[in-house]
Amino acid sequence: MKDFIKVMKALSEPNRVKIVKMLQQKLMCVCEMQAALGITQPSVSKHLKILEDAGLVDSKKDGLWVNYDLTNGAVSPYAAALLGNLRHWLEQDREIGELVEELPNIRRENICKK
Amino acid sequence: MKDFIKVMKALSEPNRVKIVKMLQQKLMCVCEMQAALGITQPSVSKHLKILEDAGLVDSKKDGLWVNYDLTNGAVSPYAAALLGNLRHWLEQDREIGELVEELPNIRRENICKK
DNA sequence: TCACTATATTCTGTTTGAGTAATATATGCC
DNA sequence: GGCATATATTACTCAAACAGAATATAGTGA
Repeated sequence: MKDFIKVMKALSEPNRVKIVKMLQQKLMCVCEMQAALGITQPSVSKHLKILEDAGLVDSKKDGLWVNYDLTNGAVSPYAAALLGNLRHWLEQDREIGELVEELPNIRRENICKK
Repeated sequence: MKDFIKVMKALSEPNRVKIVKMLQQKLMCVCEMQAALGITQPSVSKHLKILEDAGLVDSKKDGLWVNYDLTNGAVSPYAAALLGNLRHWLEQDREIGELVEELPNIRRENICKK
């Protein structure tokens, strides 16, 4: 029950859902997400922690960066199922559409390391 | 997006998940759920409203009683999918198991109309 | 119509959650 | 080592969510 609730709660927040939808397109670091979502860096980090804790997202350090990706769902069957559904869900959503369209223009080289 | 969030939020609360799992067993009125969950009647009513608003639950008046049931999922594809998953999810959950076991003993004739 | 009962709604206090700013941690480079 | 940068954590504020008590509504039966 607790694990189930964790996954549901994690996906009950628009910015977190957007993160999942973005990660379907490509690996991303925190600052890229921050730029895409237009919220502060600590806020992104907290959302990512919640998603990671629910078994929806994985992180791997790459030097100074931390790359986030969707999990394969091995940890939580609930996460696995929802990630599967979210592959096609919200594809028609206007807000998500605009976000994904902008993704190719958001590259860490242009954002960080100023 | 909004509809999706509504379904996720609705299923992010343990008592509401329990309501769904109970309704998989049988139609129930508010006072039966109140007895099963051990919370106040207004609380049950509010949870039911949230579930109904998300397209997870239907209600039909029967005189003084209001019978609640799971929807067929026609309203929301998200609700439909989650209700489908919840048919088998949490079947092994201890808390849910105990709740469901007690269901046959909870009949409105024994609870209401004192 | 009047009492009675099941459910819904309102009100209030408390908790949880999201946001930002400030600070801490960790990695890479000189 | 010392500095710069990407990310994490903490502290705090504000809004949303949940619980229960009290009240309102609607249906039933005398």
